Amino acid sequence: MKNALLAWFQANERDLPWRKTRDPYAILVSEVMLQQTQVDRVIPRWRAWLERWPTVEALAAASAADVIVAWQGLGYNRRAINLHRAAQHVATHGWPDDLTELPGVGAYTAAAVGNFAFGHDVLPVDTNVRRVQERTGESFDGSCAQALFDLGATICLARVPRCGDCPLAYACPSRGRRYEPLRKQPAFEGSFRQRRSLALRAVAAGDQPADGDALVSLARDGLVVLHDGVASLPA
DNA sequence: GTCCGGAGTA
DNA sequence: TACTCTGGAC
Repeated sequence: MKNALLAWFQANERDLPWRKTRDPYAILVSEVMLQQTQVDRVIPRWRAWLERWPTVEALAAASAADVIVAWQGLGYNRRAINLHRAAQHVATHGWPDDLTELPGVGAYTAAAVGNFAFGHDVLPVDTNVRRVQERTGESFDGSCAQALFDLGATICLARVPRCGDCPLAYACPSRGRRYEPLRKQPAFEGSFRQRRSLALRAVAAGDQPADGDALVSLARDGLVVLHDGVASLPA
């Protein structure tokens, strides 16, 4: 199966700019951005981010406020803070052997940076890779990572896989199956998440939001600081 | 297990 | 309008 996968990948690889670098910082930024957002939206944001902060030292020297503002619209604002803190850790101590020591870096992201930047033969298992492995019953090694990403993103889709176009269908026991959605999420409209988002945007714009609960929650995550009830972005 | 954003899509 | 989509922290 591995050979069929890699042959397909050679002919169908997506053109993603972070695949052209081995800089662990640039790759980490791409992985953190991609943890929540579609590839097409991330590409311009990733380019702009690296233009503004080309190195891990540059990001470490930025203010948290600038990082939060630059992250606007990418979602999950805690990740921006974690990325900033991770950069400060690396700028001070260098890259740790165990990348999960960095805030916001778990098993998946550590494996991705370890493989793509440091050349370790580890397979970063994200939801796409897990799905392909479960459906095919095959265990792939680290050299298949990018191929599995692309297969999972374009062919082996979560609910209605395109088995007719799949290079692994000939040997796949799940060929032709369809699946129920795995998670359900409450509506964003009217949610506390939305209130947090609105409050943070207001603070970033220099306003004082009236939503105290949202501000307290943001302060717990280090996204705002409260002094005598006055909210501002962290320095 | 729950929480976390918000744009794209049907 | 309602629903889809992530990995990590807790």
